[in-house]
Amino acid sequence: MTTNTEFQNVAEDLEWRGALYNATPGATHALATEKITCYIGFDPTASSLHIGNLLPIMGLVRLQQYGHTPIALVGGGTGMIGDPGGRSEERTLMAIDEIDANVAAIRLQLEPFLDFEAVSNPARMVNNADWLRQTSLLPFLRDVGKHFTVNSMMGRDSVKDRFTRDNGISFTEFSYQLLQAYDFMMLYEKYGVNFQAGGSDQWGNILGGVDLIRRIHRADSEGRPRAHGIAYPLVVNASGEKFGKSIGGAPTLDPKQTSPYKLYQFFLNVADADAIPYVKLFTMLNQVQIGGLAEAVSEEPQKREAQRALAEEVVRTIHGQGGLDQALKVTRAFFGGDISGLSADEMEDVLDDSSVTEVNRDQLSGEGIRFSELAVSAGAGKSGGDVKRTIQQGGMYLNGEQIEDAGRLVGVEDLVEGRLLVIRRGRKNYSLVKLAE
RNA sequence: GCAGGGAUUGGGGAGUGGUUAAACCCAGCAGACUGUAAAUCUGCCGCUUGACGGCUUCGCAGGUUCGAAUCCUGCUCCCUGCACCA
Repeated sequence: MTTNTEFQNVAEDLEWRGALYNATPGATHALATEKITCYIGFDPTASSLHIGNLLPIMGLVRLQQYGHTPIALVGGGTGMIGDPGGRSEERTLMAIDEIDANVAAIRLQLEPFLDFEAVSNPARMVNNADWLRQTSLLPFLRDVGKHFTVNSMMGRDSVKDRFTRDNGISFTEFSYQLLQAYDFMMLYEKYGVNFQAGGSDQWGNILGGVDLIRRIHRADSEGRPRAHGIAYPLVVNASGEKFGKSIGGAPTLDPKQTSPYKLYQFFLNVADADAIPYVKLFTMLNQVQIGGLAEAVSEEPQKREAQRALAEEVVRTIHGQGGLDQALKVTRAFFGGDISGLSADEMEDVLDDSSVTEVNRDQLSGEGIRFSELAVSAGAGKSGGDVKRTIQQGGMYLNGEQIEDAGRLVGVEDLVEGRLLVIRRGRKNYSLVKLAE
């Protein structure tokens, strides 16, 4: 991690990186002149964070880097309701067990980013289930609900288009904005949290909290607001698509779901036009280093130095040096054209669970199994026909060798080190078949 | 509740009795070209077959017909008016 000494304060830094989309009046001044405590919420809607969460996470990291105190809030309480933002349909409620499991998984993923031992500004992790699950309805309506008009709540972009839809929006989801505002106030009261950050889609919710704190706690003695909010931009690529869009959903931070290798590849394949903006947003590299990369991109784009730096930094941050080494090793093997450089163990380690399947020994013994059948069960194709077509087009490989006949029989003698089969579809899609023990 | 409109292959959207596994666009997949890029080009894109072909599809269930995504009946869901309720 590079120490950044180029900026006077985090606001300037964020601004330079294009990471500041919106801020309440006085927010940047406060960031520059005070030590603040800022929180960001993470929804436990899935068992892993994904790269769409990277920008908010890096936001906390940068705040801490400049001496502010970061708080990561996991939404064990709000997750029981669900944020209606950006959805066209009512959510299905999640089981509490599932929410709690997700909360636990997400906490673990957040930990490596933040310093919980810092002397003056240690990070902290909180779960809004701690207060929301024991909040009583009547006091909540009297104390919190009274400060919101339905009129303004209905004006929120996050719910507006739901009014015109048939399925409408339930009262439950509609109340979400109150809960998030209440969270901010609770954090303000319990931990002195006076900042909330979030994606631009959270801006309305952030302002809701700022307003609630102002209504209940008034301005400070000098007439300045007690609470502020800042928003990060929605990250889109040069083609205007939302960042992270890829087949099978956004890459996750969980190595079981998205191997370090896949994550590395995702960032390595970023378009030239996106590389520098992403480096600014997602890495701790400083102005000078990024300037150098920008130059490299314009002069020798084919070297993809910026993409390389981006992929390396991100993978190292998320999966550590070990994860990065592994990703690099596999990348060299797979794209160096020779997978024989990898041991069976390494191949197994490197691919995420979704691309590993098992076969029984008796399926391979005797005549063996038809390649097309094997490929389908390994997830390398949708159907036998799909596999055959791909073979006709020259896009299927077994252990690095191009397959020409869908009916080619695969037997025990094809196993690498007696226990693995490597199927490749196209240039970069690998599936692994293990022999079940 | 009444009247009108609609439900087609991942999405959009043609198709109103046979030549339709179903135009076209997008997405997706493979190949060529490249920088593991973009753009472009080629092929594919229901299941199956080496191929001819076979099979299953057009909200659901029946029916008419030699033959239906296309016609009829019932059902389900959605949209739009009106009414009812306020």
